Amino acid sequence: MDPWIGSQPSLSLDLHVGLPPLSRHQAPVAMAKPKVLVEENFLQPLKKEPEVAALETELQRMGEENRRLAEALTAVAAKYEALRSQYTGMVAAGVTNNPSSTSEGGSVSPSRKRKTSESLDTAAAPGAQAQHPPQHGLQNGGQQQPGLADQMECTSGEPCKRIREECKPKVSKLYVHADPSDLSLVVKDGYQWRKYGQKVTKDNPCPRAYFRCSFAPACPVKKKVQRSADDNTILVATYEGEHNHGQPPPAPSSQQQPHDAKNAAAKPPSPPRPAAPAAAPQSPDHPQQLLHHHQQKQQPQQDAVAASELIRRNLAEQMAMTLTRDPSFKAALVTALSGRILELSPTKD
DNA sequence: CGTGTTTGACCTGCGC
DNA sequence: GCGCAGGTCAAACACG
Ligand SMILES: [Zn+2]
Repeated sequence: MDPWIGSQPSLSLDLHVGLPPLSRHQAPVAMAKPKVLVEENFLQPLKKEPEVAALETELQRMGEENRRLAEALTAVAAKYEALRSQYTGMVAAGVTNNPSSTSEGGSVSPSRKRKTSESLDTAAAPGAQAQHPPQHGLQNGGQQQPGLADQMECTSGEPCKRIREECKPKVSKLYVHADPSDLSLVVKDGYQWRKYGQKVTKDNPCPRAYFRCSFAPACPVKKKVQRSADDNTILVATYEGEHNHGQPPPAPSSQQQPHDAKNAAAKPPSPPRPAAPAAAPQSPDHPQQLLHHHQQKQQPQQDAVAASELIRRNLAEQMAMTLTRDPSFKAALVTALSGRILELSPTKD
């Protein structure tokens, strides 16, 4: 997971400084050049004059300095890694502590629907915290800085009533080709979804269906499905959040939705509500309609890759900054550079 | 009887 | 403050 942690920083260092490396990858390359150069100088000039000796000493010193820096950097990297894993662990622990996220917790007031204050309290606090951390830990790592920061602030002191925006970790869109004849708004993606609402939006005559992942009780993932206003044959599924469980039924046969038969059978023949699309007459185990797959955030894998790249950059920058600030590093750098310059510039006979 | 869908009401954010 | 629009809830209903 964090192999890059060691290589990345050194990489940027190499690029900018031409310093000796600590990482196993770049090390050979970066080190090889200067070293070869130096050694040539040593081997070829047969006469070891005092100047040469001085240079040699200097070089040795530089080497040591470099080594020291390398060790320091390694230490920093290790530290970072430790902290990171620590953070991940904490996050995970927090999740497991209140697995009963969502608004199910507590007394369901018999009085009609939600009472703002109550549901707000119960739902906002545990729900919000339980949702995101896991994702950051597992895939994100730190992609969503703002969310992370806000969370920290919230947990530390702020009431943090509504972290709406921050609460939307991942939003991805899925375009599914569907026959316009079937009015279903069901997108087969391997998960179990429970419909909890439907709404007619303004800019689209077709209603929008709201689904919630029902595979895992605490899964925060929601999905909106709406037929494209432009192309009736296209369903636009918008996913929010990430599943806190694996892909449920990889089983090719009788995929999921044990109750699916009812939908498929009941709707098409004589729908009581011609205007209301509702459930899916689609074949349950044949997502053959899945055609396009545009996503803003992409699938977990690509997502993770993108995230890790981002992290790499950040880390590299941090490392570089840290080193840049270090006076001893600067001194070493100057020494190294001047040494190189001296080495190269002298008129070779 | 348990589970999932339907659907009107309610909540909330946003623009005016 | 008001109205609108999107999002959510939960009672009622349907189905196996
Ligand atoms: Zn899920």
